[in-house]
Amino acid sequence: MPIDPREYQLDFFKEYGFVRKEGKKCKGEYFWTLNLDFEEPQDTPCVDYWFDKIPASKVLSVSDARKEFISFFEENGHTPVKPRPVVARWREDLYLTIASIVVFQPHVTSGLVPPPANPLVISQPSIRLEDIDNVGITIGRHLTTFEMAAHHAFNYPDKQVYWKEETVRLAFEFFTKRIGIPPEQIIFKESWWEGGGNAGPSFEVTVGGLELATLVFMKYKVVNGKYEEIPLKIVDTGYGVERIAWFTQKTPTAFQTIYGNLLETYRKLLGVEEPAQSILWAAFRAAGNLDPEDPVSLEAYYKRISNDTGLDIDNVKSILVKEARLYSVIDHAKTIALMLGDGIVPSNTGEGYLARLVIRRALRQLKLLGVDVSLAELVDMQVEYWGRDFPQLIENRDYIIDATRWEEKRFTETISRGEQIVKKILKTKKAITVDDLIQLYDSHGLPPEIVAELAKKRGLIVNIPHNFYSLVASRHKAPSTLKKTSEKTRLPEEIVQWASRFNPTRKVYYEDQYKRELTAKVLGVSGRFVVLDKTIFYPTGGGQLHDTGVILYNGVKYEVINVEKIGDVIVHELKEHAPIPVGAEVKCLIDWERRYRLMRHHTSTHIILGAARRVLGNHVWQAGAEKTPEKARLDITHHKPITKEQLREIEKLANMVVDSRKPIRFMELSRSDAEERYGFRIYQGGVPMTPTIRLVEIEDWDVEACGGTHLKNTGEAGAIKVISATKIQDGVIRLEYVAGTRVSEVAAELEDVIDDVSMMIKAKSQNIKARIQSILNELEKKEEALKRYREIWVNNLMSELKRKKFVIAEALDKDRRIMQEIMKKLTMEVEDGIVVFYYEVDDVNIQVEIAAGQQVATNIGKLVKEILPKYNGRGGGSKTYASARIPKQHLNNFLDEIITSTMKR
RNA sequence: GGGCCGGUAGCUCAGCUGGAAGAGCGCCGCCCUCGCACGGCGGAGGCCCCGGGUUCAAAUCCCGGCCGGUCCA
Repeated sequence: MPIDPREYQLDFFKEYGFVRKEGKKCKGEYFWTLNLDFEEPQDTPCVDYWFDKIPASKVLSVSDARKEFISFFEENGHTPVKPRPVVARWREDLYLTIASIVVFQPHVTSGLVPPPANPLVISQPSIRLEDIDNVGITIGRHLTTFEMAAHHAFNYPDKQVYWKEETVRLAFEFFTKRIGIPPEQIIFKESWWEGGGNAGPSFEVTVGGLELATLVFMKYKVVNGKYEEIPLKIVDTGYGVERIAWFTQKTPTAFQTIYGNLLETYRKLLGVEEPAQSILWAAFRAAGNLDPEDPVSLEAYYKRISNDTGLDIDNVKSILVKEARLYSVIDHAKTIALMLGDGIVPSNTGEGYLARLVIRRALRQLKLLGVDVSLAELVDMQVEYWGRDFPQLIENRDYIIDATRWEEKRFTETISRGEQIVKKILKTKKAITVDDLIQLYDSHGLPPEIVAELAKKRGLIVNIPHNFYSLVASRHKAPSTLKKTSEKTRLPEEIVQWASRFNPTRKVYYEDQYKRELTAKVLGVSGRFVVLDKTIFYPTGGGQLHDTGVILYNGVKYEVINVEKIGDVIVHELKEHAPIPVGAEVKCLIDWERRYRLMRHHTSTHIILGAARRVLGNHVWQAGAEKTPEKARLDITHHKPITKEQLREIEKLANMVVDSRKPIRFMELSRSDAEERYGFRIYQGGVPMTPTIRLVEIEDWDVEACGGTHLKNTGEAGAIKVISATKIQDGVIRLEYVAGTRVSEVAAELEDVIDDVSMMIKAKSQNIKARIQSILNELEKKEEALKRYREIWVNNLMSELKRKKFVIAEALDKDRRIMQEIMKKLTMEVEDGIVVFYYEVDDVNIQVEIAAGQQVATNIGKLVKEILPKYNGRGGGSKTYASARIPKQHLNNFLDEIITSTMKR
């Protein structure tokens, strides 16, 4: 889009005397400044970092910087809003919270839901993993986790809050008055922002080479590459809290600012010696120009530091590589703490995989530093360090440590498995190729640097191509667009079209969840599909199956076999075409037994989830659920296998909740109220895109946004029995359970199995264990006996073989394996003997197995191959062993020929 | 969800261009020793993940499934 320069001309700039300039080196970059001497927009790589020379009025920690920001905007009419988790559970198209605006997408930004306050201020911990490989080497330009502080204003057509003028003024005042940056050092660089389908002009606020904030004015929607103005215009700002702190502290790297003493603790533990300040400052100066993915740029970076410090380049490299490893470990450790603290379970899919990725990168760095330090311990220090800022870390400390330790264990196993494979490769080959490296990483999770280490121990140098990870990527297909599971209707397209024309159906199944009969008016009929003005039939949704029943018209029963929801319209699918006129009154009856079982199973699911969370931890989330009349299942996130004891404990707690007869309440709350009161925990089954949310609360136990039908009281569940727990995927465990009368049925089924077994083994059910043991003992005895008989048979064959040098016998056993073993035994002893076993395979053919001792001169396989055509058979073999299949009538002649031609010698 | 790798003795694995199931560790017995460790000799232990197919013949090749690992989004 050609940007209209007028977008950036503000009264504010005129008022203060800002002038617009174009970069001299950085052509096409326009910026606003009070300083006529500036030739560039004061942004890397247009200029080096030099913000260490620019004063600030105070020295701030990360925590202080956040507080300054929030209090400044609060004083300027903004309402502080609590940050959200770093895992974006309310988004279907994102795993992690990558910016503050993510918090309000898509429900607020689409205009569906009002913001929690307007204008508002927030400091949102965010995680971005795109540049994970650059963390450390750029001394703080790249971080996997950072806090994005922001003030947002949402401008509706009928309610304008503020737009560009006020935004830029607020930013300017914050930086000058609150942080004390001299006004003439502040640059507003013109820019354009696009993301998540939206776009708009923006200003980057840069000072001394450092970008401190971006002020975005979201006013377009991108549709098929075209920009359409949107009615809701949003001020979307982003201030780097860590960068503001870094700016005020003037440390050579951001890591000293962010982590303070913790960095020194890590340094000692990881055995990374502190480099001379001069090296770090030289790096500071050069870092803005560095593109770590470009080997030329990287080389130039080290060269420049080498020139500036007078140290030789190899020395510089080895110091800074170690230093970068230290920084990336400390950065990753914080990210791990935050991810796990917000309940991500490491796994091989989704956000779980991202957590594992960060953990593995950290472990890899530790391994390359050659230190034996527990990552869990390092992560625990982050919990301690950041616990005041992020209380969820303290609250979930046990899980954070345990999950990290578990991943550590798995990585160690992966490495030692990999070690075996490397050994194996080196046994047959003298070198490890790039293909090997890719294979080792892609299939076995073995990072190339670690392979190089292992090879080095065996005196082998392995070259890792600098584009290694893009080579790996090229082995994978283009990424498909991320989409978390969404509910789909299974009705034909024309019915969906038809149904969406009706007014919303009144949902009587919510008004009275126990109502079994209803008289309703027919609004429309299309083939077997019926829409009513109101209904008691629950449509499939929220993991709960639809109701069945009948619709009565004129004394005729029409069976309802399926119920679906199209928007707010409920469609009833009948078994057969029904000649019901529009406007007719019909009577609805639901299959109550089915419905009641579904309700019991649904409520039990909420009870079980609450129990699992109490037994296992807060990281337990619903990863899927299904309720049928027969049973319910709930997939929960958990990092390791559930023990039998834990399972029993979950069941016990669940039944305690049943016995304590807890009331179940329903509430229709606004989204903001619901989130404020109960947190994001309510979104277990997904996030409804509605301004208000229906909550189901089991008193003091569980609250969830849920559209299902539930019991009035947990006591009605009767009893809950967990019937299985299986790992369905890394990090996800499937629990299956039954409630109420189904418990008795399941018990009866188990009883039937036991009864059947008792019958079969002729024992009373209480004796089956002892009886099975005795059967097993008996079987063992029989096997021994059989073995002895077989020995006798073999001995007879042996003496015959010794006498005649050949033996022909019908195989006692059709088990090829056993026959071959016997033949082997015989011919090992009588080395010049021939053994032939045969057995029938069908009405026509006979299978012949022939074994010859070592001393038999004839190549048995060849012989068989040669003479077989004569007998119309097929077969072959090796020098001492052959098999063949021939028609029965030829058996004798065939055997005669074998014996005579081998005995000739 | 997709790609790749794997599943063989109690454990770690070899065998995988189809022709008579192996090694090391562990286990049992014997010898050596006052005893233990070491060493020596002997032995037990296998639904080669499951199901189909091809073949005279499958651990091995083909198809399908289950389980585990791993990378990617």
